[in-house]
Amino acid sequence: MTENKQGHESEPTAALRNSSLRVTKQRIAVLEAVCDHQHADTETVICAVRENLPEVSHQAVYDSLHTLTEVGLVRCIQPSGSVARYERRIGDNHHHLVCRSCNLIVDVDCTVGQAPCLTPSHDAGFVIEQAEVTFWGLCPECAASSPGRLAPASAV
Amino acid sequence: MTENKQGHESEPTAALRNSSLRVTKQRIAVLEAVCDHQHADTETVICAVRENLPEVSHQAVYDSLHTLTEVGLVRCIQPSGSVARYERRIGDNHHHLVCRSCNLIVDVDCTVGQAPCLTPSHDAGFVIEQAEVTFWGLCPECAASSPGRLAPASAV
DNA sequence: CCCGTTTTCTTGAATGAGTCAAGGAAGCGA
DNA sequence: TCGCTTCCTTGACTCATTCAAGAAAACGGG
Repeated sequence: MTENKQGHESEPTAALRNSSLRVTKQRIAVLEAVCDHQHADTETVICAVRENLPEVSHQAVYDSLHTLTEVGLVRCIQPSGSVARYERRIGDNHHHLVCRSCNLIVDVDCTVGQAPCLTPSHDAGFVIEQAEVTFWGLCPECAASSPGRLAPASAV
Repeated sequence: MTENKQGHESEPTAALRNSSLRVTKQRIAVLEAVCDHQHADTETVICAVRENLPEVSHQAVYDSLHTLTEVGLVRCIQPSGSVARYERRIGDNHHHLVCRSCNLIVDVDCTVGQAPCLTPSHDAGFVIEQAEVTFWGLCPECAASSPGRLAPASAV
């Protein structure tokens, strides 16, 4: 098992407790899976969790991911055309590079200063809470294998 | 009918022709529906199209939207947790305000200068093609009806 | 340390946006 | 008008995600 039983609690356990969530092996495994697989979709998380806990139901993973997202222990991102993906890096307002060809997702730090695009030219009266920036393009490998063109097939 | 038969072609017809697409009444109706319903989802587009063309199949609308998106006559956006939505305003790199409570979407112009967030601090070797910025928050009405709090229920 | 309450997990079925595929209809250049 | 090509209709299907009911586990109080 990946659990830490040496006196002090493992990081996931502490994180769950700090968020007033019950500590279950399923949730610990989900947290660890998200840590180990940056930007993993639910399918990937389920498989990763089952390496340690073969019996988990997909529903438990869905539930855990929702709960963890709600309390802010993981973050859910869903670039257009993609299923839900989860990441553990939270608290900072970082953004994402998404490859149009292979769907690779990479983190990037905030662009300009600290909260770059957090001030739209006019906010239409909205109370703005968060700015989410997604950069679309081609990752190094895909760019290399399709020289000259940006989008190899179609993509928008 | 909304079609223009007075000598020169209607705008949608011309747009289709300019994009080397066959001019069909279904595509014209889809283009007009997207114009008339900013940020409409596919369901809404289908209903709008059927007001003029009661017999259109949902598939024709899906196909048209895909084709129109491919040639750049409409743009498809998919904020997290939302189904695909389409808009006619294209060519400028404008962004969106999305209300977490009622899902209202409003356009905003580019924030800083012309291409605000188009330069991530490090691009991880990506060839960047487009930056997509989504501002999450509460629209004026929802903000008014839930004073003090930003997100009424849960949200991320 | 055990019990009871509450939350969470398992199981299995259902939902719904979007896609696939085959044949008929319409657009459009000759 | 003809014929080729593209597009539309019909209907079945996929698959991520959700719903629901009952069993199991967590954990605070006794």
